[in-house]
Formats: sequence, C-alpha cells, structure tokens
Amino acid sequence: MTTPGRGLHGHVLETLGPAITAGEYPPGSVLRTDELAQRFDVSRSVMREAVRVLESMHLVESRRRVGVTVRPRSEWNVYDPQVIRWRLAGADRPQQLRSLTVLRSAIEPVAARLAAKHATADQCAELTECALGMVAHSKGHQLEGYLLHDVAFHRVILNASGNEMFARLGDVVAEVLAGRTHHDVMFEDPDPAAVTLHVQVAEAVRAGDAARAEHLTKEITEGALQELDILAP
Amino acid sequence: MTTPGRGLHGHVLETLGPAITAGEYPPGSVLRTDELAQRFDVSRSVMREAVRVLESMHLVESRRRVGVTVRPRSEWNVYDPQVIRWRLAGADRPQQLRSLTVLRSAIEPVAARLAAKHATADQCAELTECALGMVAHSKGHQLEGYLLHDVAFHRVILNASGNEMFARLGDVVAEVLAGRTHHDVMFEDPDPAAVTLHVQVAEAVRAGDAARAEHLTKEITEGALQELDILAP
DNA sequence: GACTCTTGAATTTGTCGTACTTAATGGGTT
DNA sequence: AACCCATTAAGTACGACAAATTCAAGAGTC
Repeated sequence: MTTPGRGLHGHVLETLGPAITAGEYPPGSVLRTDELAQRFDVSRSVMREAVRVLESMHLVESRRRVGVTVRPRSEWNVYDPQVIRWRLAGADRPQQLRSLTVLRSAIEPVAARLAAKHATADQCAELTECALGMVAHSKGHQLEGYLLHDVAFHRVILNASGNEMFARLGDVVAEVLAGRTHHDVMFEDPDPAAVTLHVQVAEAVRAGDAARAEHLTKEITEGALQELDILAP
Repeated sequence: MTTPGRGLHGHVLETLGPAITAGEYPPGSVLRTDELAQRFDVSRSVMREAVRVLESMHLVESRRRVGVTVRPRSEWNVYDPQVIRWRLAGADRPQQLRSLTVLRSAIEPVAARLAAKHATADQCAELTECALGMVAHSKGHQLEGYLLHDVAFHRVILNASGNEMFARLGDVVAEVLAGRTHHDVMFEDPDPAAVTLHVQVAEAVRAGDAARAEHLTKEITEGALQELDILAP
C-alpha cells in the first residue's frame, strides 16, 4: 500500500513529508535547502526536487533570500493521497480519520444514488458478490477477509457513480476502513446490521432504486460516524 | 486567482500541465526530459523539477531507460487545485464543471448541517452579511457584485463546518460559481428563488437548525445541477 | 534626537552546464 | 530458450554564476 519512495528524492520526501505534516516544523518555520541537503546527505539538486514536490502540495513555500517556509495547515492540499497517507501515519491520525469519515458520510450516499442510475450489469454483479463475501466473512473473526470485501464494495459504488471525483476517493475510503479494522474500533465481528445494509444497498442498486440506495448508504456512513462518536448528521 | 507560474519551472508547468490534462499527450505517450528541456529552452535541472511536480500530481510517471510516460486520467490527482484549474481552462471544461457541481451537491448540504452546529457568532454575522449582499446585487445586472457575495457565502459555510476537507473546497466552489457567471448560463439576473434560499440558509445556521440548513442548501445545489441538465439526486 | 529614505552588502534560492552512475530494455550470441 | 552485453534515458553530484530580497548602516531632514 505504501509507496516505497523511489530514488533518493523519494526517500527524502518520505522523511520530510511526515515530519512537516506531523507539525514537527510549525507553520512559519524556515528551512534552508543546503542545510537539508547536508542533513539528508544528498545533493542540492535532489533536495530541490523534493522541495518542489512539497511546494506543489502547498506544504511549504520557497522564497529567495528567505528559505523554505512551512505553510499553515489550512493551506495544505489535504486531498493529496500522499499527504493523507503521511497524516494518517502521524500524530493527528484520529483527527484525520474523523475528517475523512465525515467526508465519506457526505460523498457515499450521493455516489450510491448515482450508482443506482449508472451501474452496469457487471458492476451490479460485482457489488452483490462483494456483499455476499462480507456475509461469508462476518462471523468467526475473519476480519481481514471481511475488510477486503468491504473495501471492494465501496470502491465499486464510487466507480459506478460515474463521477471521477467520487471514484478517486476509493483509496481514501479504503484507508479509513483499513484504519478502523486494524487500529481502532473493531475487535470482534462486524455489526450484523451493517452487513445487512450492504446487501440491501447492492439490491437497491441492482433494482435501480436511487432513493433507497442513497438512504441505506446514509445509514451505513452514519454508523461509521457513531463509531467515532461524531454527532450523526 | 491564477498562479502566475513563478520562475522558469513554473512557466514550464503552466504550459505542460494544461497540455497533458487537455489530452494533447494521450495516456501512454512518452516524453523525454532532454527533448522537453530543449523545446522549452530551459536547463535539464529546471525540466526535471517540473517533471517531479507533474509526477506528484500523478499526471506522469518517470522511469529509467523509458522516459516520462503520461498516466491514464483515472490516476490523476483530480483534487489538486492546479489540476482543476488546468482542466477548467481546457477542452473538457464542461465535463469538469459537471463533476465539480455534483461534488458540490454532495458536500455543501452536509457542510451546512455542520455549520449550523459549529458556526461562531462572527461567522453567522458574516453569513447574513453575504446573503444581504446577494439580495442587494440581485437586480439590474450586477452580476459581478452578486458573484462576489455568493462565493463568500459558500466559503463561510464550508469554513464554519469545522471540517478541514470541506474548507479546502472553497476554491473549487468559487471556481464553479465564477465559471457559471462568466461563461455559461447566467446572462440575466440570478434566480430570485435562489437568492431567497441563501437568506434562509443564513437564518437557519444562525438559529442552529441543522436539518433545515441542510435541506435548504440541498435545494440550492439541486438548482445548480438542473442548470447543467444533470438529473437531480 | 528621532525619523525616513537611500544605498549597498550579505544571503539564499534560481538557473545552468557537465560529468558520471544506474537501471532497464532490446538485440545478439551461445 | 537462456544468457550476456551494448545502448539509452533517467538519476545523481558538483561547481559556478545570476537574481532577488532582506537587513543594516549611513545620509539627510524635520
């Protein structure tokens, strides 16, 4: 899942990026390219390329005679998958999971509604397959198998919505679901009600019942919100 | 609003980025760094930095002995503000506006709901101020003034939601609203019903009526969808 | 004496060119 | 078919100079 930092420039990013997003360098902090190059034992060229990437993520700003200044969090490109990964690996992982779960609660119901209208026969078949897979792994501590089908299910929904912006959130949803399974809430079998809801969503999409697909998905995401003690919208 | 491409590296990006997102180089196309450097009359270092940025946006992939290959659209970081800007300036502007408007229709109602719960007194005041500004500019072809307050209104909502992911969509919403005013649909005064809805949203948020704020905002975004002939969710 | 404006030096990024290294590809040989 | 090697384009390093902006010192004025 993690990108193994191709090349020296990638290695530098995999160290500097998490450090910055973790708040190790507070907003306004000034870094110097030469010093960083020395610290990481790379050439200035490599460090400059790394800084350029951080700049394109709006994590830092590079100005002459000043150096590389860290920008405030409010300006970061928080939708950049790499930034999301770094933040999920760092100190504000809980905060990040909350933000993303709220995002899910807004996106997925609408995506399900659109999926009910646009899904192909193949996608419908895949959807029911995933739902059945979830049922099959819902008892007896088969969390990994369950997660696999759960992630696949939500990916299909997002893709079937026909909206590219929704489709690109597949990785985010996967990360949130994986995070929940591996670190946080789930120690036992998943909630049977949630499993049922997924099956019903698959049915609704297959039947082309947009309103029902949206409503059921909303119930799923509200469940996710409650798990994190977020007031249900 | 537009970033003026700071430095040579920025200038290269402002040319190459739009070209790639416009599909001028179809997925799988291979570019060579040296050739590009020659074409843009910059050093290889500068071109390499530009390529690194394009790579961080998942627009291209750089591999040894092969070159810089253009990735398929499905892998692009479509939430990157720069990518959004490039695509809005290019050929698939209509498609992009549709995607973003659908995204709005998912996000903004939930954001309004959260804003009703989290908005500070200052934010409530600003919100009513924006709504009143919209009313004041709703007659007599004052489209620019209307747009200004409209954008500000939606920014306040997104910020007041307290969710950083929502807040970062302020620029996107601004771009969509501006696009609608300047290029596409609006030649006359804005729909009076829409103006009224904004005023009512401001009231609902002030009153802390989350459900009402959500519902009213949903009506606003559904109106935006209908303007683009998208089936209302 | 306090203040402002100008000037210039110091500093850090920006750009360039070159040389060398590394890895993947494709073809030729065994 | 398996292996080896030459080719190729990116990856890395280093050194030099250009450009811009900050900061302070100094001149001039009120």
